[in-house]
Amino acid sequence: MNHWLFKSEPEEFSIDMLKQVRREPWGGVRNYQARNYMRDGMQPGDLAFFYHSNCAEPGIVGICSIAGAAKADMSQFDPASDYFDPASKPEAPRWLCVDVAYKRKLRRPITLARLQDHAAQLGDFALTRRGNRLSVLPVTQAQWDYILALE
DNA sequence: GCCAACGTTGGC
DNA sequence: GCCAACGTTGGC
Repeated sequence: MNHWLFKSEPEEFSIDMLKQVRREPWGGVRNYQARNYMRDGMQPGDLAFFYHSNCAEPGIVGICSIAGAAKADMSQFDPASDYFDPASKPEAPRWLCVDVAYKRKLRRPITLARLQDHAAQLGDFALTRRGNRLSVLPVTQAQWDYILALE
């Protein structure tokens, strides 16, 4: 089983919204590396941190699971969507997404500042790499265990 | 294939 | 709002 981290701006889609709908296709990813993690790396049952970005206190706020194999992200075919991609054809979708399912909220968020305080113990962590902008990224088993122990 | 220009991300 | 860092685009 692999571990992941999904970033989301809470004003767009928060952990509370996922809690309400229980399950949601993780659409709108328009970065090839992030897409490849979803397409090639994820398996149903994998666990992922839910991270709030671009907000007053960025950090990990909950846990979700991968609920299905990657499939076409339908927003790429919708001209009215912000994520519309006119170059992508239904017979060869360029963008994929997995379904994520709500597991739980953390008792309290693990802030980015706190994660940075533990940079030495976390080692090479995709989230805190300089200049990182990936919205879907891998977490090692060791990082996962260490971070959860910070809760 | 190079690389400048541009748009986006996301912390601060 | 600022701006560093990055990915993508497109001219050449």
